[in-house]
Amino acid sequence: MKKLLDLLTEEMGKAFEAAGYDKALGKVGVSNRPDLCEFQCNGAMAGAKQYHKAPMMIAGEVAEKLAGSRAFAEAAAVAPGFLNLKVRESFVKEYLEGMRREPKFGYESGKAPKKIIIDYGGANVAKPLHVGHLRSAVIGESLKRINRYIGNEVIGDAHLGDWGLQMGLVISGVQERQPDLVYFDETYTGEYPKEAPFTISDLEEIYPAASAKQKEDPQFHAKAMEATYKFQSGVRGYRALGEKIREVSVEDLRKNYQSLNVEFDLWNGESSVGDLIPEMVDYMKEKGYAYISEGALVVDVKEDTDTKEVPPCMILKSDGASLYNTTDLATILDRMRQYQPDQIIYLTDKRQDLYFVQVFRCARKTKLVTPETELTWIGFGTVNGKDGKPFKTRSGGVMRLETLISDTKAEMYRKILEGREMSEEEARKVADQVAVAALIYGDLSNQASKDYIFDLDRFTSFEGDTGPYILYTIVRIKSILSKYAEQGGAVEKAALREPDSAAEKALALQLTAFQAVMESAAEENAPHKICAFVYDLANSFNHFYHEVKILTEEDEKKKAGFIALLTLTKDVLTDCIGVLGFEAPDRM
RNA sequence: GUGUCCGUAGCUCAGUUGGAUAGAGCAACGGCCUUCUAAGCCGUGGGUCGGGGGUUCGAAUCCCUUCGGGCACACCA
Repeated sequence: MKKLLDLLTEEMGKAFEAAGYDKALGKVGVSNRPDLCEFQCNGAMAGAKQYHKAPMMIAGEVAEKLAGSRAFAEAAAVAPGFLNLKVRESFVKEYLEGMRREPKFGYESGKAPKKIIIDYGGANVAKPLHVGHLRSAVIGESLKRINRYIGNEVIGDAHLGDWGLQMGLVISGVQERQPDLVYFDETYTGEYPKEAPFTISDLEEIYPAASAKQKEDPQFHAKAMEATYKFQSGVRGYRALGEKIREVSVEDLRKNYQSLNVEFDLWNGESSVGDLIPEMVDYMKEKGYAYISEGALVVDVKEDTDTKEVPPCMILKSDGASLYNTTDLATILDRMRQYQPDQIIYLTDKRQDLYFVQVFRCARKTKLVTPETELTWIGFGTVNGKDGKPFKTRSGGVMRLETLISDTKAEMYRKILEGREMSEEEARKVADQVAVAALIYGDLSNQASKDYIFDLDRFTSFEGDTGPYILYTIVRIKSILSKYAEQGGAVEKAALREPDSAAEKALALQLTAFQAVMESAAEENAPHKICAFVYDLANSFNHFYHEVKILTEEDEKKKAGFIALLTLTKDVLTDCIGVLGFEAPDRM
């Protein structure tokens, strides 16, 4: 189904043509003066120069041609040359009927489906998730869902940090506590035990302790470096222990991500491509891409058009060890071999800008990807506290994601018990659901690339542009629909009608923007556009709700028309919050 | 220093890729519940779009310049 704006633009283009002008001038947009009109076209002003004619004249001539149009009820030429437009109610009704009939409300991409890998975890093994991980998880999950919604094939990869020094640190930490473990006996050739010799809470103690110790104790640091090296180079016991660290961590991470409705298809990590590194390095050397500079193996990635110095991309450190770049490049190689994606999207902190320029250039130069493969990096801003500085706990430590989530749930639970009659059990369940919506919406309603201020009170508020407000609106609609059904009405059979009040038409017109919003959100990787749309739609509905009494309407046909409009509104809202990554309860 | 992103109401943020009188929310103030969830709705006040210059019919948006801030700049990730 075509977008409403495209249909209107077509119609307008014909009018321009009929009046003797270029039809490309007939671009119709949503009005920025809703007090004057619903849509507008500024083509007459753009065409004034081309035709050496006053814009008002052109606009006037075009407006005449629109008399009796199927789409436009009104087309007024207004100084200095605007065309102010109103659409016919019948046209709106017809369009909404199409939306109701078609899957995905008639969304059409018009493009061949792509295969996309989204790399959006970035969690480190043996380290708890912190606030920073909220953004990549939530934005990445939404981009995954948006792309799936519009018909792309998407693979989400957690891409764990499980290859670097932290592995050596944890292994050494474990060895200090339990030196006699079979993993450290390098003469051992048998099977390793199934059970991990530690729990997640052990790991959460071991890592910070080891990390602190290496800073003070050079001997321990050396030991950790050696353990890292042994692990990376494939010493059996170290690898097996590394695998246990990974297993225990993944189980815990999965639980945490799940509480935010985030699900990965792949739990690969840096270590997944560890064995690919030697092959890739040899290839880069053989082909002459990589050379030794200051002891390290690097690939030049400078380009003539650079406005600044772009340092070479480092493949191996001067001690021969691999680093972040190495595993990322090997991961690209691995992904191309296994999945042949059309696009790989990375979500990281925006500080990694330059780094990804280097890696992408290196991947292209060394032909790890085909020239057509899109490599997209999305850098997101920091989560700050009310003071504008990176969000910390009260004592100044790193805020754990788990804490953040449970605090939000607790706050929501308190508010629900305060405002509603509800059993404790139901309140708990609803609170969890609303809290997650509050967090996700609070994050996604900001542009991804900007920093934002985390304000628990604001996010969990039921007023204003918040997740809870959106859910409340959906719950309201659900409640009316179920009452209608209780009264014997057939929600499914209700037929749409031509809107006959301002509030009803405004709601209907708001709904017609769905396709365009979904498309631009997908093209620009911008979930915040969906948030803005959902908020506008919720506002339009709430306004309508107060203007029009729905269930007490005596004209059954009219009532059914309201019900049909409400159903469509609810369905569109539900799909929208679905791609944002949360759901609405039935009651709250 | 070089590069890069940002600067919009007291606060938090939008601004449809150059359009009309720059919009929301919060906070403040004032109204609206015997009827569908008032966790809602309606209204009032609040702005040199950091400053200056330019491009043109028209600029928060594009260009130059300046001030202020964040961030990055090869052996961390």
